[in-house]
Amino acid sequence: MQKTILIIEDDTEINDMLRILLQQNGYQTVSAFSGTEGILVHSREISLILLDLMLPGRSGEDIIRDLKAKHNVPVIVTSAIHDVSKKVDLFALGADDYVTKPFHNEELLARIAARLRTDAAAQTGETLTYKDIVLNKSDFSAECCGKSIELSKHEFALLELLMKNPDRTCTKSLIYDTVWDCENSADDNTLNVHISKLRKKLKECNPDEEYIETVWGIGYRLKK
Amino acid sequence: MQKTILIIEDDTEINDMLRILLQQNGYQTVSAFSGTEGILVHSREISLILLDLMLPGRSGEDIIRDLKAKHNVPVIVTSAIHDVSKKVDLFALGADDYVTKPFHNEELLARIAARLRTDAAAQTGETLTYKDIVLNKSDFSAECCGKSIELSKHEFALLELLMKNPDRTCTKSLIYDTVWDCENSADDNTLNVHISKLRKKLKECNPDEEYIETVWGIGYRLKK
DNA sequence: TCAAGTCTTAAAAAAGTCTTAACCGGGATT
DNA sequence: AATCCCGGTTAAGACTTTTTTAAGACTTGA
Repeated sequence: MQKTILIIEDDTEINDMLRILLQQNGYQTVSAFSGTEGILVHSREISLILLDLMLPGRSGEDIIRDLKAKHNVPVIVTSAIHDVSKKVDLFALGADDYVTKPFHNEELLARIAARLRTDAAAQTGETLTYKDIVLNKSDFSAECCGKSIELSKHEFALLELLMKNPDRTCTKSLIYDTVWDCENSADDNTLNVHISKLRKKLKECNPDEEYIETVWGIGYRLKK
Repeated sequence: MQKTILIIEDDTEINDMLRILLQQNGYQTVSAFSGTEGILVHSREISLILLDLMLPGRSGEDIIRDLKAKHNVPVIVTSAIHDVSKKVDLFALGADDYVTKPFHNEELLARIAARLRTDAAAQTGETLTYKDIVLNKSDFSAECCGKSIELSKHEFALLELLMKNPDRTCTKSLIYDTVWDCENSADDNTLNVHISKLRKKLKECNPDEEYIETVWGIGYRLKK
């Protein structure tokens, strides 16, 4: 689900910059340019507020107090003020983070993500995707073409290994090592069988696509 | 209730300084001086972790990954490194805040308080709901379809854990860790039995609904 | 083209995991 | 002391996964 961030910032340029930055990174945004506007916005649909301190109309402190009194939306304050006692005051009022200007975009994004990280799977890269397959490591589920597919533990580990290494061939010994946690006797057919089952399940889901490629005498890899 | 903060910091002087600072400000503390020690501490009673990056033994990154994989305890990283990409990496791994050394004590305290506040807010959400089940953490009562159900301590903790993580599979080891506070012996059937009892009670209340799903070889999760 | 080696797949066999009921013991309650 | 409740253990049976087997197909290289 897309998260919406409310930007409260009177400087048009910075507001624009932030809006574009956030939108490029998959957030929806709502812009406000003064404190009074800001407080009007119904924070029910807002996941996070980015609040500039230097506002005409109302002080940032006032706004924080109000926001926090009514709703529990996370607030990240941005400000050019380095003064420690100012920061401390704002934290005491309920600010959740404080980023001093000028800031690096990446750091701001990271701090935003850290605050929003409730739905861990979506944000922290706990999902792997390849073509139309989505692996979700947090709940051991897998999807293909939107349909969910049931994978056993080994099948999941096998597909995960392949998807973690989309550009290389996974040798049989690497696979045994990773999935089975041991070297394997030479004439073991186990891996072949598991690959076969995995292919079958994927094919049931999407008959038109070939996902796993055999590398003769070596191992397997994902098809480009 | 007094909160306990785990300080992971190899420099004895800084560790001492932090310990005294935190104790003076009403926190209990536990000190660890290396990564390996740090990870041993049972984070059940720990409200927050202050993690220094430069540790002998294990890298801070490793520790964060481990901690966040198992428990959802907030982690504030302290480090002399100003590098933005480093910060970004750590946030991505699950760090909740990042304070560069040297820092002002007041700011550190403010950030700790901010973290604990949001955590407390999330916890004192008091009730958890899932489908027609309502768990009331303040008095350990549970309801299903309006009817109240009697749960034992472990059953409650079990259901609470599942309901806190509605989108992920709780692995058996996570469950033993959280509900029983220990790693389990390999061939222990205890969890299975408790799940069975819990299902039975829920079924008595609402025969038409399946709540808990088995993830073969992994653990359990709530049905979507 | 042929032979040797490798891979695929279905199906049978084996191993492992889960569910449930029943039982047992200890601590709390009566 | 008798009873109840909780937590844990055991055990049987059901169910799922994994491995083995085996037959046939494919690839490779001489």
